[in-house]
Amino acid sequence: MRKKHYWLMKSEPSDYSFEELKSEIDQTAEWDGVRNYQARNLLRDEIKIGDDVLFYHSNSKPSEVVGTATVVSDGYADFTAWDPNSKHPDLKSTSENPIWFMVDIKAVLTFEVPVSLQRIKKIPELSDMVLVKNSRLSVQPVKKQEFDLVVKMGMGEI
DNA sequence: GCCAACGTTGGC
DNA sequence: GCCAACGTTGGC
Repeated sequence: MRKKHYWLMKSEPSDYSFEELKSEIDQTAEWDGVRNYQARNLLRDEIKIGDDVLFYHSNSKPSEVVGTATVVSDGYADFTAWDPNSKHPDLKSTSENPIWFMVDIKAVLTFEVPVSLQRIKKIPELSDMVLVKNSRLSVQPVKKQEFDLVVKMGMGEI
C-alpha cells in the first residue's frame, strides 16, 4: 500500500478561507485555480486520496496554519480553466487536453491555536519546511514529522 | 503599500 | 535557447 503523504496548501483568506471550506456541504471543496506547473505536477501525479494537508492562510495578519484537511479525490482536470468566467481562466487548457489539475479536500481539524509563520520560523525542526524556504509555491510537500509537530502546536499540546 | 523573489513570456 | 521585461506572490 502506498504510504500516506503530507502537504501544505495556501489560500488567501480573503479569497477562500478555512471557515469557508468548513461551511461547504460535507466540508469538502475542489482545490481549483492552481496555475503553477510545479504545483500542478503535485496535484496531478503525487497527491492522492487519504493524504493529509495543512491549511495555510497566506497574505494574512498574521499568516498562519489554521487547520488540517484530508484529500478525498485523486487529481483530475481543473475544468474552471476552460470557463472564461472563472477566476483563473486559461483557454489553452481544454477537456480533451487539460493543462491544470485539482483535487478535492475535506476539512478535518480546526486548530485551537493557529500556528503562525513567525512561530514556525523559530522552530529548528521546522526550518527545512518549503514554506520557510520557497515561500511562493502554493501546494507544497511537508514531511510527516513536520506535519505532526505543527498539528501538536495547533492543538495546544506544545 | 512596498518590494524581493520567483515564474512566465516573447523577441531575437 | 537565451535573457530582458513583465507579472505575481506574499511577507513585512
